[in-house]
Amino acid sequence: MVTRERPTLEAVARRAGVSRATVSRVVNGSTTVAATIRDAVHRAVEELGYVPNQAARSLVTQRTESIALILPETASRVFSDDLFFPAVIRGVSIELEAANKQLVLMMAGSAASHDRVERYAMAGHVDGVMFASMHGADPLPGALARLGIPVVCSGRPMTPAELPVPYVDVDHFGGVAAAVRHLVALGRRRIATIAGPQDMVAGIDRLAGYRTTLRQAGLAEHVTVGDFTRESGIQAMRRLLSEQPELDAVFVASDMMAHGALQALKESGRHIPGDVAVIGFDDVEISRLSDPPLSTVRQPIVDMGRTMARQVLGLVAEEPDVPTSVVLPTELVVRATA
Amino acid sequence: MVTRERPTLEAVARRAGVSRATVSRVVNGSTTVAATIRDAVHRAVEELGYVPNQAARSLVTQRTESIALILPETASRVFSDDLFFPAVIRGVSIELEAANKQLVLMMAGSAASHDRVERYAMAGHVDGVMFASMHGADPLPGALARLGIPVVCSGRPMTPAELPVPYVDVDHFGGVAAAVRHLVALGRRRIATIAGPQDMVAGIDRLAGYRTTLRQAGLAEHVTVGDFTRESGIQAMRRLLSEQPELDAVFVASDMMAHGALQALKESGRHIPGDVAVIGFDDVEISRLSDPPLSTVRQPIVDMGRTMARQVLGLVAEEPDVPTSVVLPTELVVRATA
DNA sequence: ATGAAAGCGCTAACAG
DNA sequence: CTGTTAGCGCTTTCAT
Repeated sequence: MVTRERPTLEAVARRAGVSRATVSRVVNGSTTVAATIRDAVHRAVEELGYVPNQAARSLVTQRTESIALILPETASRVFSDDLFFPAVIRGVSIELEAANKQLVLMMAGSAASHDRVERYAMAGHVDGVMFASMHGADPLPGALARLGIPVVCSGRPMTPAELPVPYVDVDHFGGVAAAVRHLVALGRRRIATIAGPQDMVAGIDRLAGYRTTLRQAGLAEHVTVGDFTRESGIQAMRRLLSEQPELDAVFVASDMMAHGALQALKESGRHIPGDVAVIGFDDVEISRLSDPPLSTVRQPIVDMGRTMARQVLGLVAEEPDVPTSVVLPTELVVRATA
Repeated sequence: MVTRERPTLEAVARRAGVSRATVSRVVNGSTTVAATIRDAVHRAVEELGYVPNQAARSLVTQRTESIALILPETASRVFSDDLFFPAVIRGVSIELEAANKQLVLMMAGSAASHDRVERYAMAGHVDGVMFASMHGADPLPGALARLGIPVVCSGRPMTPAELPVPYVDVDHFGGVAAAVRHLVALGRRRIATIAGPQDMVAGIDRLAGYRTTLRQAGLAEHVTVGDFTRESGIQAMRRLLSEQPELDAVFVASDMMAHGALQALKESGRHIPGDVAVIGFDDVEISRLSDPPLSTVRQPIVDMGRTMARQVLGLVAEEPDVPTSVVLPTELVVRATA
């Protein structure tokens, strides 16, 4: 592969018979250039097939025109049949596209990749960074923010708020409360839950919502924990079933897990929702395709992505009044399982 | 957001009491540096929180250590419930991760984003480029190759082979032939097809496979065309049903379309596979989850991604014997629909 | 083994 | 309106 010499500004300038500065002005669309010269430059650019070298440009402008979305997960997890990530990415893409910024997607599921991503962001490869699906108290967002890089998280960060990072999240608590109250109103009394991973805010907040609401209703809680995957939902449901065979409802902290739970319930011969009512959380496609269609708590995932993107873009552009954090509403969607 | 000054090599050098050159050597792991000096430099780096500026580095090394995957589709399409793209991305990620390169994912579904992506790649933002899901005779791969940028396509490019771009593809023809022969062996005689988009090699080749095999069997063909989405599968199946109500089998060029076709068939009261046998293509998750589980032609999508990634990495590293193009096998998977 | 110096290709004052 | 000039932060000969 012969790395053919790329023409430089210098070459274009010579060809057009002007200075480098003038070529730079034309290329960057300055209006203060005479039409004839501008045309000459354009012609030279065309003839030479000139494309500006981004490294050189970034070196002086301190801008890269691209924004990173960091997902601290393995690629296999991000691109499984769980449509949570895709929805976030879609939302982000829509906004970045409109702003004409390049999205740089980075998976950081391993320690090695986490380091690489860190260096990448710190090296000034991108103008801003978004995080989604954070686990535990990841120090990276704070570290980047301290470096002066605009950072926004999807999901309230669990870091001690020494340096608060703006975030966008949804009303986990409210959504879960609505779901559990719905089950109670249905007359269910032995309501278990399959909680999400307790190193993630979404997992923690949804479990808190379940506990609080159940306590208010004067009912006993029954908790088991999964990791948001379908497989963990199957396992968790089996566990629940063996520990408390007479349960009559289960709130599952994600639709993927709920899908697994449905399967485990059917295997055990339970009728849904006759014997056991089920409500999930997310409202991703699978919940409509499942059999029967899953009742769930809808969260506006695409909007989370969009909002997050708008926030970083605002920070990058140093707009004065970018909202630091926003919490989007959730909504109970009743289908066939509860 | 105060863009705190980032320490430079210069700063580190001053602090460690050495020259910039020495710091550079240490940072880049040169072995020809005295241990005491090396330690002093490392300490200074640590204390200042120094991170090399990638733009400056790229400017001189002409390397960015990142590789792009370009998908000429909208983000909504890439991140729908069609798991084709995710599988490719997964494969690519695995290899890039192992090679410690950064993956830059770029969607180019609109003319504007296509342009942006082109400039991005041409500007030397990445060391190599992969394409997946190409439509028509996109000039971009050839253009980049001509610039000396290593390029690999997933799917045989439709460009006139003036400058042949290496590619990885699967044996569409063989897979379809197996599927159609299977239908014939089952005794089906009125075998229709829902073909893929005819601006894509996968669409064209699969249709060719259907036509040839049917002709060999002495049967009449019946073709309608979709665009690989579920919705188009529904529409196409309805069309087929109204044009030839007595059809007894249909080969569908993608599982997503087959899933839609299944739905349309059920709506029309057809029994599957009793009245109509169905075979799809891809073997993505949905084909196992559909009701009944779909017979399909399996293509090794993740392997395509991996292979493609290995090819670019080889080209970037200027390894002498990188295979220019490879065709992976496909395999008929018989489940419940045929 | 280390330092000095010369750029990589571009933008942005500043003059003119 | 255009050209001159001075770097941006780094790597890399070439001396020492």
